Amino acid sequence: MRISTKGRYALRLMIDVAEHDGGGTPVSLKDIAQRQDLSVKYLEQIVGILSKAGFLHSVRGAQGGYQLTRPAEGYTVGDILRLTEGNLAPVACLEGGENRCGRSGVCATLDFWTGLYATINRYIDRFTLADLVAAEKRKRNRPGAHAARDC
Amino acid sequence: MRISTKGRYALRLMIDVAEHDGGGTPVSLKDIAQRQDLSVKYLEQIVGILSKAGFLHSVRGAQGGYQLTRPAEGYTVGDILRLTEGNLAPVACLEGGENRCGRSGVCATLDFWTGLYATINRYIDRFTLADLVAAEKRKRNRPGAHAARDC
DNA sequence: GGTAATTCCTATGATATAACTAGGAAAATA
DNA sequence: TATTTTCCTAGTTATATCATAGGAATTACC
Repeated sequence: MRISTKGRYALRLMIDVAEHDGGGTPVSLKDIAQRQDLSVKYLEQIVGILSKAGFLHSVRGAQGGYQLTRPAEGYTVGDILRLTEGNLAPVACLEGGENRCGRSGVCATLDFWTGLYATINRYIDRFTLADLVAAEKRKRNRPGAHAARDC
Repeated sequence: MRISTKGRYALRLMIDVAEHDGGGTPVSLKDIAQRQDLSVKYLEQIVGILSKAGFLHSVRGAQGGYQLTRPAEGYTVGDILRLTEGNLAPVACLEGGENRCGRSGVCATLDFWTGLYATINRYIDRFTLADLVAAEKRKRNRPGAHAARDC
């Protein structure tokens, strides 16, 4: 029951882009990697998912990088997590498709899992990228603050 | 972000014991495994966790098996899942102990994860084993019902 | 008392997933 | 043309999941 590094790093990456894309110049992975203490190579994979899905606009070549395609309020945390984590269903049979449980009509726990899934989605969609950026700024402005790396 | 078979099978196992422990005779793993279509050997490991934690009382020897130690209303689903899944914290830094993030005072996403964790725990503690047993019975009594195996 | 049934304990293996690393092509800038 | 950067995909390593396996200990029943 863990969010993987993909989802966690994606969130940090998006926050970083949102914070540093002020003047309209794209934010490079090199800079993000440095600030977040993550490898460029791993971030490349994650950012690929985000830009393919239209969450980020990429600028190739020297001085290139990434920019948000919408204002930070336009992304819920759920959007980002569902995209990068694949699916947040706590059990496979909720995913639909091939994993759908054929006998779901009689499964004693199905309703319970369905409710858990809905509860999680409802929670993560209550927060937007802008909320996280605001939290970042609020916390950073406290005396003695250092960047957090683990979450 | 998945509940493992340990947690899911533990729930099914507990439901099975709750349903078949009517006359005070213990329910054997062999019977449970047959009804749930799971291997005795794998269930042994799961039931070991449950009985070591005092969730089940075990009776050794021939005609032995397992019994609930409290009425089904006395177990929340959260109790069972937290025990068997280890920890439902969506990120490691929420666990406390060694995984605690030393710089949590400035982590932009920590509050978000904390809230998610709390939301999940609140949900899974709203249901008891008795609720699941009731759901099982309700669904089984519908015409054309078969036992569900995947959840 | 012997035998079968059952729990208990621990080791082993197989498979999948997570978490990266690596190499190089393509594009744009200066 | 050299440098910076994104883009693409393959490979590697570590860890966790999902079991299977073997055998010892315990008890009921005949």
